[in-house]
Amino acid sequence: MNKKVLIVEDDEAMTVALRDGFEYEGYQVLTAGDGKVGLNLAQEEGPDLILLDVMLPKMTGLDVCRDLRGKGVSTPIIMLTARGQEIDKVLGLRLGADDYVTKPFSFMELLARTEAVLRRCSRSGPEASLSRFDFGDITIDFKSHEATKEGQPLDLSPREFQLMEFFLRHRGEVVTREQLLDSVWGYDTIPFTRTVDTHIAKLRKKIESSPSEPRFLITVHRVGYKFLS
Amino acid sequence: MNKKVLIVEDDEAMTVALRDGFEYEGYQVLTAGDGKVGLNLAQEEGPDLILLDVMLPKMTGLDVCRDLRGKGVSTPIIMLTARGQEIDKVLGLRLGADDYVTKPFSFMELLARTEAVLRRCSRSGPEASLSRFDFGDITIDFKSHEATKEGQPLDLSPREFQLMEFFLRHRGEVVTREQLLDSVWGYDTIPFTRTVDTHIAKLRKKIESSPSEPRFLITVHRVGYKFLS
DNA sequence: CGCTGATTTACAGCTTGGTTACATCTTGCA
DNA sequence: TGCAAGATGTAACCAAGCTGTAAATCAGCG
Repeated sequence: MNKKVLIVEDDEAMTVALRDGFEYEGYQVLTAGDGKVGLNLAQEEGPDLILLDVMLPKMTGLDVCRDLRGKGVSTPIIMLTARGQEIDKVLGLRLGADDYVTKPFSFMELLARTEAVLRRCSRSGPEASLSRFDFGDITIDFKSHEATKEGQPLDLSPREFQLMEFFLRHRGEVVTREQLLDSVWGYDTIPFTRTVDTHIAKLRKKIESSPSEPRFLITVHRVGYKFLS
Repeated sequence: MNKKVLIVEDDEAMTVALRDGFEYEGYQVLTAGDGKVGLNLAQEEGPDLILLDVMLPKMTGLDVCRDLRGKGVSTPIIMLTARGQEIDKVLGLRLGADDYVTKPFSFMELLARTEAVLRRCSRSGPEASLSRFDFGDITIDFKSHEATKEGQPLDLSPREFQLMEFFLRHRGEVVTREQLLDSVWGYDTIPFTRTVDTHIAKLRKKIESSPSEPRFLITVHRVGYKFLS
């Protein structure tokens, strides 16, 4: 499977050059033109690597970086800084970047660093990417977006896949509705919504043998839900 | 001030290599050759980071890890596992490790992870979250909101978890009802309420073997309560 | 339009935890 | 030592607020 790279950069020419280069090297490329889009893509697409320009519209690369790390996203990040930009290397690295490259740079240099970073991070860490997961008589494949129960196809909607993925990443621990709205839905703050509960109910109907006495998706009253496998 | 690293590893050659590497990087290094010594050093020396081999004489790394977390020690831990060792990543992480590295690894990789973990943990501040705590025959896991007494499930309500967390953070010291109302309940000022007392009574019924002669949740007449472990 | 999936609404339980009420215990003092 | 006042222990009650869920509404898409 090809590695997925997310490029967050507002300079069109640079973006095109990077995209061409990485695609030529066999990477799958995603791009974002500003910090906010970048932040969302980084969370939704789960790239293997993020190239992050420091100066960006809407939200600087440093902010994006800090935000991602704050949300527990540990995707490796390489920062792109313009020469002379008064960015303290240490600051960037302290915010959670894995490496940085100063413009102008040769593509080969960037590629070398990319591969070094990927190699360094490749031994699956705590947030290893989830491609498939089995529990009970259920199998969920996140790459092909297919699921089965007792060998029979199980129809899960996109949102249900996202929910399951989040729960599986945090299996065993309680997650609040807020966390879910934030991470799965991307809502910053929503005062009151029953959306989460409704989806939990639907998921239970699909994955639990006895939805009213769930074995996997457990309610923790006044706190949230947890997934037990 | 230099960061202090505790290396718990029984392979001499590995220990020496790691010590040299970390000292070269400016860390202060402590070493232990078996699990028991490691456990003691971890508590007495208060290192900033612990590198813990999984296979150790006397006590496995997993046990050391669980023990430390159970005692409320939240020092970041990186586990070192041999390739092919049938250690469930999830198990290790659930026991409280922050990351793990599979042998053989390059020193640069370990260093990168070390710094990543230190970075991640330094953010969470001095009031690092308490994820699990053991006392007597009770285990309380705040992440999963689960508790056991003598291995049997113990049903604690959300408020009871909050109370326990506060007491555990302040174990050994007397806390007043006001402090509790303020911190746990969020009430600014409430003139007179028996709420705290009621909850203490309920907690005692659940965690004390003899609720009328409490061993953990002690009344300090006219002052408040204290938790002893 | 009609379809599918997502979200909101509405309402029927259910759980929790603050209050009350009364029993006990502590403490300070005569 | 005995007593009174105040502090604490504890059981029971029930309102407030959560949660489960079906049904209605909404949004996107070909």
